[in-house]
Amino acid sequence: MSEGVEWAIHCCTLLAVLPEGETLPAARLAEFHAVPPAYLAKHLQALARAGIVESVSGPRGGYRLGRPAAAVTLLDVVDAVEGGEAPFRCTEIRQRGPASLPRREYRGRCGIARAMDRAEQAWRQALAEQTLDDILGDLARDVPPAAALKTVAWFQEVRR
Amino acid sequence: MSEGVEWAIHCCTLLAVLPEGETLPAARLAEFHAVPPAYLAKHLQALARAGIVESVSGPRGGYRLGRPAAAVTLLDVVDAVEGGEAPFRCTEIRQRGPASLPRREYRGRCGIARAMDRAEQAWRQALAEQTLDDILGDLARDVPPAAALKTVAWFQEVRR
DNA sequence: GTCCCTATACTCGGATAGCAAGTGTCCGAGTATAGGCGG
DNA sequence: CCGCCTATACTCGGACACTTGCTATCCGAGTATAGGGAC
Repeated sequence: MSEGVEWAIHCCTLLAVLPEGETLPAARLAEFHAVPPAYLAKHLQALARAGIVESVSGPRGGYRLGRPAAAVTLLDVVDAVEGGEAPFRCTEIRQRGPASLPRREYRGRCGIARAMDRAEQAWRQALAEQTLDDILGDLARDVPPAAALKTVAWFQEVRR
Repeated sequence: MSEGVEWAIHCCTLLAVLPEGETLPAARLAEFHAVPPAYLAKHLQALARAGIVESVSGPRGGYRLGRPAAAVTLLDVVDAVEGGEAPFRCTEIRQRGPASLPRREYRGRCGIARAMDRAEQAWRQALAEQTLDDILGDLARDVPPAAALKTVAWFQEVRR
C-alpha cells in the first residue's frame, strides 16, 4: 500500500480540527508532517478529486475538508489515494491451459476470487466503519496535551 | 497485491487433488495454468520455504502439498508469497515536524495505525477462515464436469 | 474618505524525471532413475 | 536371473536482466489580495 495513505489520513485529521472557514496550503501541511511538499500535493489533489477536501486558490488559499468529519470514512481516503482498485484481481487462469473449456462454460465467479473478495469486503467494511470523527476522538484521548498546544501555536504562527 | 498469489492458490488446489504420494513439477503446473514456468517456480519456492508444499528433486520429482488441505489456509499462502509484511506501515510521522515532542512522550500506538490494523486483522481473519479444503468444496460444486475430466486426462498424459 | 483598478504574489493542477520493487529469465547443484555390467 | 554400479537426465534452487508503477520534483494557469490612484 502506498505511503501516501498515511500522509493523507494525517492531513485530513489536521484539516478536521481547523477553525471553520480556514484553509491550510499544501506546503504547510507538508511542513507540519515533515514530508516532501511536492509529492504530498499529488495526494492532496487525489483527495480533492474525490471531494474529500476542497481546494481554494490564491493568497490565503489552501485546502479544507469538503464535508463534515463524521461523513468521511477511512475507506473514502484509502480509495481516493489508491485509486479504488481491488488488491486481488482474478485473471481467470482457470479458463486457460490444456484443461480449459470455451468461455461460455464458466458460469459463476471463480471460487478463489470469491474467497479473496470476501476477505477484501471484510477489510473495506472495517475501514468504512471508521470515520474521521472517530479518529479525532482517539486522538483527543491519546495525543499528549503538550503536542496539542504546540500544534495550536504553530497554526497561529503560520496563519498570521 | 502480487499476481503470484492467484497462481499460488490455483497451484495448491491442483496439488491438493493429486493422488497420494504423487508430485507435479513446476513446469507442468505452469503449463496447466498457462503462466511463465520460470516465474511460477519462484513463487513455488516461497511456498516450499513456508512448508505449504514439499519439493522432491530428481526424475519423477516435483511438488506436493506439505500438509493436509484442511490445514492450509488462504492466509498461509498469501503470507508465503507476499512475505507477510503488513500492507499499511505506520512511519510515525506524528513524531516529526514542528509540533512534535521527544520520542518518549508518545505512549501507545498511533490511533490511525490502530484503525488500519483493525481492518487488516479483519482481512487476515477472513483469509484464515478459508482452508484449501473449503476451496476444493467450492470447486467440486462449480467446476464444469467436462473440465474435471479434461484435467484428469491431462494428468494421465503428463504422468506417463 | 471611499471606491475602483491594477499589479502582485501566492495557490493549486498537471506534466515531467528517478528509483525501487515486482516481473520474467537463465543456468548450476543435487538426486532418483534407468540401463548396463558383472557375478 | 539377480544385484550393483555408473551415466543420465530431470528436478529444484538461487543468481541475473527488464519493466511497470510508486516516489519525487518542477513549472505554468488561475485567483484573491493589497496597494495605489482617482473621484
